[in-house]
Order: sequence, then C-alpha cells, then structure tokens
Amino acid sequence: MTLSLYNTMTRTTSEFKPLVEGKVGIYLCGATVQGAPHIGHIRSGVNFDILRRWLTHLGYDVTFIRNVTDIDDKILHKAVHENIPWWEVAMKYEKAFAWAYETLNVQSPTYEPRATGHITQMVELMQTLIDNGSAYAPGNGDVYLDVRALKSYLTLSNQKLDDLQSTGDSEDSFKKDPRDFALWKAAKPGDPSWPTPWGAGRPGWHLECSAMAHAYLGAEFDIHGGGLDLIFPHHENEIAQSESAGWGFAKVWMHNAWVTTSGEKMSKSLGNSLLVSEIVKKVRPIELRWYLGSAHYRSMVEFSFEALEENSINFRRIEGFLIRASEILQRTPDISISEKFAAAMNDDLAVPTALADISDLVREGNSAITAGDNQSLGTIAAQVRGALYILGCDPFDSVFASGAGSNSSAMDGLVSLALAQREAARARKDFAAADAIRDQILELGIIIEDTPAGPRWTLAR
RNA sequence: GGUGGAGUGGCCGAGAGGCGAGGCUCAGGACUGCAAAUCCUGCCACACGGGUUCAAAUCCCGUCUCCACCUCCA
Repeated sequence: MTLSLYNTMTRTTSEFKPLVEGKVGIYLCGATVQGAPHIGHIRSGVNFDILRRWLTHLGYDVTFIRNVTDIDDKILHKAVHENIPWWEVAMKYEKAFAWAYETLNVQSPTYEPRATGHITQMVELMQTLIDNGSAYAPGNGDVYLDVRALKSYLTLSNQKLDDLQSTGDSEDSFKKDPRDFALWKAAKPGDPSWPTPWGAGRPGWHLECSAMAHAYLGAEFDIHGGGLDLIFPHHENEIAQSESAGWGFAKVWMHNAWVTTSGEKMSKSLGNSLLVSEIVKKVRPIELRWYLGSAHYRSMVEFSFEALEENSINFRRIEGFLIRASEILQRTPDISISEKFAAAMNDDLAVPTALADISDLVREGNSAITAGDNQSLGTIAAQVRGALYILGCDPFDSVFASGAGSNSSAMDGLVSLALAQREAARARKDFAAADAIRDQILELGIIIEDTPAGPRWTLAR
C-alpha cells in the first residue's frame, strides 16, 4: 500500500514518489504577518501538519519549510496606521501565528525562513533571470518578469494569458506587457529598502518563495503547498520565475480549501474573520484542531459554532473512550496504526474515511470494556490513539495538558471524599442524599458516572 | 467572458456503476435505585429532466442553483 496524493498540476491523484528515496521536501506558503491568525490560516497549517505527520509515520525523513513573509504592502500600511516600525508589526503577528500553531499542536517547521533574511538569494535569482532574458529592469527601480518570454505559463491554473481580465492599472507604463509581474519593487520615500544593481527597493511577494524554496530545498523538490487562492497568481508566478531560472521546482502541488462563513470565503476585507485566539475561548484547542482537521483538506469547511460544537461532542466521545481505557488498563494506551486508517490516509489523506474507522474502533472498544476483554481493549485503544496522534489530537499529548489525566491529586482526594459519602448514602438506599451530592458536585463542573467498577468522575467540558 | 469546485436524509458530512460511511438530533429497547456513559434497533437520501446499462447517488446529455479564482488573500 503506497501513498497517493492529488496534484493540482495534473488534476489527478497518483502515487507519490519522492525525488530521493526515503526523503521528502515540502515547502508550504506560510503567513504574511500583517494580522492575527484566523481559523482559515490555521487550517492550512493543520492540514499540512497532518500530511507531514503521515509522511513521517511512513518512514520518510521530512524537511518541512514554512516561510514567513515579513515585508509587504499591508505590513507597511499597518505600520503607518499604528505609528510603529514595520518590523514591530511583523514580529507582533509572527508571534501571534507562532502562538496559534503551538496552541493547535502544529509541529514546528524544520526551517522557518523570513523573507527579509533572504534578500541576497532574491537578488541572485533576479540577476539570473535578467541575464538570460527572462526579466528586465526598465530603469525605474522595479524589476519585472517578461511573461511573453515564457515557454509556458498558467499551467497550474489552466488558464490562457489572453483570457485574464485586464487589471486596468494605468501606472504600469514601465511594463512591456500589463500582465508582467514585479519581482522587485522600487523604494518609495520612507519605505524600507535594500540595495540592488537596479536600484534600492523591496522584494515582490512571489520572488520570496522561489528564492527561499531554492535555498532550503534545492532546484527541485517534492511538494509545494498552500491555500487554494494562491494557485493564481502566486504559485503560477513562482513557477514562472523558477523555471525561467532553470529549476525543476515542485513536483506535486497541494492546495487546501477554505474555511467559509455563511457560504463565503473568510477574509480580512470582509471583516468576518474568526480569530484563533477568540475561538479557543469557546472550545478547547484540541477540539478546534479536530474540527479543522477532520474535514478533507480539499473540501470547503462551512464554519458555524453549531458545527464546531457538534464536532467537539464527537471528539469527546472518542476522547472519553481513551480515558476510560487508560483507567481500566492502568496505563496510557500505545500508539499503533490500523490497516483501515492507513489505507484511508494513503488515499490522498482521506481523513473522513479514516474517521469512520475510528468510530467503529471506539464502538468495538466500548464493547470490549463491557465484556471485560482487556486484551482487545488494549489493541483497539492503541489504534484509536494512533489515529488521533496522526491527526494531531492525541489527548495524552503534553501540548494538551489541560485535557486528560491532569486532575491533581488534591482534587482527586476531595472528590473521592464526596464520592465516598455518596456511596455510603447509596448503600443505605438514601437516594435523595446521594443525588443531592451528585447534583452539588455537578454544579462545580464535575460529572459523576457509576460504573460496574465503582463511581468515576471527570471534569465537565 | 475564462478557469475550477459544489448540490446526499431534520442537521453535519463520506462514497464514485450492484452490499445505505460515520457523527449529531429524534423514537424505542438493554443496562442503572434514578441518571450518566455504553451497546442494540428504528426513522429519514442522493438538485431537476432525459439517456446508457441486467443494474446509476456514481457514467453521458441538458437544465437550475450556489461558491471560488482571474494580480490583497491560507
């Protein structure tokens, strides 16, 4: 059984073959740090984190690059607006993203390059492109890529150059063709700039990613990821620049779909952003991650708090099973991968199909608990935990320490005291007193369940 | 105008020629002092109109509706 992935370039799902046996290089377009992360941003991080975890499980040595775009128009605008230096804006939101990734258990990239740290590589790339006639510097300080000189263009979005709507941009008089795009933007007064042979300025967005991908992954690499909206123009332009420089560039292109609200794409301009920092006040981070990760990465997620809550209930059912299993087995379940889960994941990360397997396993596991079959329980619990680990939602992961098994011994002692009184009341058939204790404890946020092995308690979520 | 995606039961969501994924909700049952948790059973489907086929949610033709991208975007 081998891994198949959908490639946006070919519009088909085919077997994944790494360029170098046993190794995978991934470049994911990360954030432009101009605002706090909303759940759409973080979905991309979660989806590709699942891909990375799965590749790692399959035994690949994964080099995962996720860049930070720390210089761009919006960052500069924000700096002016807030009257602080542009680098303060960039760092502030870079930290906000880092917090969100960490909170949602997204593994840290192998390398996380910043655009401003790779100006040298960008200048070198531009020099190559100008030398071979692919790009030109018209003298105003800008550098453009000459799209008419390209052997091929728009192969990823499958469009024709002439079908593109004209931009109606009248300020582009220096361009040979209105569809030529800027590799480098001439410095404006007051803006940060870096020197180049063609004048001082700052990098265009597309140039950054080509230069950084090349710096860390080489002329060609396995997988390039990003959001659906990056296909055009960002990824097309990355391809154009990189191929013009003679690089093979990415072999597989993967794009995650949107998180939408009310059927519309979330975006800053619509003002309906749902910040990660706000949502984790309403549900636990592990539940938000479960919600974002449990849909197929190429399917749109229509966000609603109702759906989020429903998904959380589903997750708690699975989590509850694992916690009960660990109590009965008196140890944390192992991590193993079931064949069905593996088959689903190998089919272009078919997480929803894999979820059906998890549900079946949980049902079987619960039945094993009832039957007192601890051997089966151990096997099943390990497979459930293994699946959750790949999805980044392992309740025993220390990242989610506020979840399972974190009840302090002091608290356990106090609750046990109350439970002992309740058991005494039940023994003398004083059910009014027993129920009163249960109700009072419930008001404090603690749920009591009577099991054949005696009462157990958990914190209400 | 160009490119791409979607329409499945009360709700959310898989599947891609033949056995109704799964979850939530609802109804009933088992268990329980009562609950909770859990298990079992049931209810309710493939946007519309044609066609191909022994067989269509799935393939083909047409129609309707919705969404995204076409130089800010995860």
